[in-house]
Amino acid sequence: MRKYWLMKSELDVYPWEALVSEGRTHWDGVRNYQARNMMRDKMKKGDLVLFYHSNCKPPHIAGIAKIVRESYADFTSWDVKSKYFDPKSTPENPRWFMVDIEPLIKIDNIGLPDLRSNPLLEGMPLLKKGSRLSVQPVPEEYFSVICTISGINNFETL
DNA sequence: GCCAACGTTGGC
DNA sequence: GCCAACGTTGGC
Repeated sequence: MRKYWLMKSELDVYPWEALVSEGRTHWDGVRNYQARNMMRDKMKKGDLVLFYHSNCKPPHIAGIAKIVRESYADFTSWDVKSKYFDPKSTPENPRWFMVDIEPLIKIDNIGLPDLRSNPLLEGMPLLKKGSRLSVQPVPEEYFSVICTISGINNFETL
């Protein structure tokens, strides 16, 4: 069964447009164990991802991406020059993992206020108080609602 | 294994 | 820039 996710990216660090122009990217830099575990253990090829822009006004969903490679070691974690360097992670014993994604479709930006004001999205993890995870699951019912808002009527075929 | 201090995220 | 809500660290 295909699953659905939401991944946050700061608008001025790595926007949707960068993903589109590169055609594919590896999702490096996740340094939270909960987020890591979901990427490492749960994300499967073909799963769909809501690409979310954080740290902007308003924060918003900008597109839908697809998982094209399952979990492998995040090599930035043992790169001393990387800002994601973690001395406890080595190639022999990696602590952090990443996946590859490809852009699928741009969706018309859906702002956080729009998400909050939609009663159909009540209970969505992103909207819960104190939700900070940069990688989080999106139950299918919510994914479906967001597709409908975006004019995508048959998201099953994406 | 507890918990205080500290650091980070991210909306506002 | 503020600060709530976390998560992590490290002394004990």
